[in-house]
Amino acid sequence: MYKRKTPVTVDCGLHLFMEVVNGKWKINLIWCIYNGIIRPGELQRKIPNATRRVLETQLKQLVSHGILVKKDYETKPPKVEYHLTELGESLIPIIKSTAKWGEENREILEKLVVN
Amino acid sequence: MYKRKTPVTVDCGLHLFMEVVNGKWKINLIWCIYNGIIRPGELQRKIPNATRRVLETQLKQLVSHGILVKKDYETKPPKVEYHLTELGESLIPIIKSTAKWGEENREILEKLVVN
DNA sequence: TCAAGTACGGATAAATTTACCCGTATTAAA
DNA sequence: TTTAATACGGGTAAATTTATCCGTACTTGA
Repeated sequence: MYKRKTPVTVDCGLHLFMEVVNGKWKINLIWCIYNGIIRPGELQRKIPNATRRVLETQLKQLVSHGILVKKDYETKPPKVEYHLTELGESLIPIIKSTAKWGEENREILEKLVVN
Repeated sequence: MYKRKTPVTVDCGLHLFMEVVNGKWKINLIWCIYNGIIRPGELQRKIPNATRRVLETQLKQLVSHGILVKKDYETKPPKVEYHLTELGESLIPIIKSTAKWGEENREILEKLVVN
């Protein structure tokens, strides 16, 4: 496992937000789970561009950041579900408004951001 | 200069937002400029933890993403100012609400995010 | 018994971001 | 004429994130 060498900075609230939300697939994961796609296998099929390994890692981070809870039925074969915590739920409107901004300005942004 | 090897993904609006806002010092920069700290030297003194070089690079990206404009007086000695574009201004309320979320949950998040 | 489905994780490579060190040029003031 | 201030950028190292490849264990159905 990778060990950080410099401390995370959390001076302002936005850094806290970024810290939680940063990660190539985290928003997708949160969004999927919000929409009822809650099992690892389902998530992987829904986000096929990410490898299983990466999704697993990012899910783990979201859990450790208090955004998700992992529900393990401890059955064999295994069954696992992820759910949003209260904190995770509180993120949804923020994500929505942020996405709204992006969509509203997509036309301008697409040109500038790509490449 | 670094050359990307994989394309930027812009499927949803939030990715567009993230693409613009990601970068260790970008939010600080936007915030400073919004608050009237608009010259490179000032910015560097305001954000001493970042090297000049990094700020310069991130400012350049913000310009290329349409968030800032660079106003060069073309004098000697040089005088340069950065200003928010309309698009950049439209980012301010989003940043505020995002930061608000972080502050509201700071107590929980600080414990979980640090380390 | 073999293939496919469930899920997890170590080790390491590749990509990307951030930091550091070097240097350029001009002007005003000490 | 040296020092400090203005501003910019190349080249490369270090840190971090993401991807790839390996393997584990158990169960159900063909």
